[in-house]
Amino acid sequence: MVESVAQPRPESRGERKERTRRAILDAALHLCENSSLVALSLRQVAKEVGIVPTAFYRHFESIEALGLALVDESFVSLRAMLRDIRRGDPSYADIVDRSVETLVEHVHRQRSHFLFIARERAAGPLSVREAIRREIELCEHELATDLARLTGTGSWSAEDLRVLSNLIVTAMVATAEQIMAAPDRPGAEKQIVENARTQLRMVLVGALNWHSRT
Amino acid sequence: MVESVAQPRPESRGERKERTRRAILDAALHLCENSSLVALSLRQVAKEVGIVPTAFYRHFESIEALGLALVDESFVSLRAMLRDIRRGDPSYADIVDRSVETLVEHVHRQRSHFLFIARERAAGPLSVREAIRREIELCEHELATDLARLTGTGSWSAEDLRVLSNLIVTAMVATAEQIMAAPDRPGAEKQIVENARTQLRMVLVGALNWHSRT
DNA sequence: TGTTTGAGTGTACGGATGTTCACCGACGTT
DNA sequence: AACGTCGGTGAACATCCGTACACTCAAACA
Repeated sequence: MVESVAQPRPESRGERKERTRRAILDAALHLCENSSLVALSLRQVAKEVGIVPTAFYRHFESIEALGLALVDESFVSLRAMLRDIRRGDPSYADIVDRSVETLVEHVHRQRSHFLFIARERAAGPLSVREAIRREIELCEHELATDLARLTGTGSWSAEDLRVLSNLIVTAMVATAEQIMAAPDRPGAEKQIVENARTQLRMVLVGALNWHSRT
Repeated sequence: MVESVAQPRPESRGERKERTRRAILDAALHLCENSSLVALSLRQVAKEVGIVPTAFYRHFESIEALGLALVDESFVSLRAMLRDIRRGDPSYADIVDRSVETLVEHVHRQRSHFLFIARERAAGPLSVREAIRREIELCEHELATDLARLTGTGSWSAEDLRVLSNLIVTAMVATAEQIMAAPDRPGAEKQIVENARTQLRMVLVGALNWHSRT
């Protein structure tokens, strides 16, 4: 009967290491929520994880390197969101509603990641800020490509598409920030979401009546 | 002949205190530029100013209180900018160009203040973040009032005016952030400014073709 | 005139921080 | 069975941190 109990299969060396690494990432994400990477100490992270401070170096050479790893990880979440938004018929008129809805859902599901990006984008170490900016620019570029497909090869210059993408991404980032900062009062978020929809529609109305200067 | 030399009029007690206070604010602003309030120590500030750490308490009860003072001060700069933008005939067609131009000028002239707001807006202590958000909302409200005057009592609901203001302010904040993060390569800023103009025009085209749902 | 006030000083403390070093001991390999 | 690898340990360090306390001494005031 003894062998019928759940056998926790002894972890391999690599598995153990990966588990600790994850714990460090999670701890950092959690400890950052009310401050910033630049105010996060190696010892706090170690204590939260339950390891001795020096063990931290077995996984990252500095807090800044940890930050870069968190950027990579966070943008995996963000790209998953973009894939979700892109999925489905992109030419439908309810594209605005669906996009905003998807944004809200992902912000809630990956709150820590979005919080991290929103904070460190402005306040992180230089290398982290640069990494985030680069990733966001990538998102804008992808959005521009999508928009090009949507509008066909109409009266839009590539340049204007990029500018429009930048505007939309900026507005969506701001919406995400508002949602995360919103008090728990249920009405507040409803309002933010409704505003985001209206803004996207306004921008779309502008886009439809826009003519790029040739 | 002695009395002909510049007589530095012995500072009064209050003047001396104010001078030290200013020095503290400036030092904090300067030390924050590459990190954040939450990573700023009382001792760093004191050392930079040239006073002993405990003397700090004669002026502020904590770094957080210092931060709130900096928010007030920074928004004096920002409101000065808004006044500049509003000045002059508001109905002219070059309102976009003039607004962006004024923004750029003020961002350069009060770089530290704008940097401070952009950073602490996302990463500062809770009370600082709240103070900044409140001030920005005030700006949005003022803009909405201006827009109402511009459009007359046309097809715009008060609600939509607020949403439009929010979008415009968000885009301008993002532009300010881009300018401050821009490399010194001269072309980069030109590009950002041009993009900002285009975005404002796009939004305006959207606004002109917008009809609020009654 | 003498007295009070208050910005700035100097010392001292308990605790947190990053980093070093030598060490352990279980896993994986030979 | 013997050995090397490597994630984690524990003590030690120099330095920074916020804050308490007793102090000076010139301006402000009576």
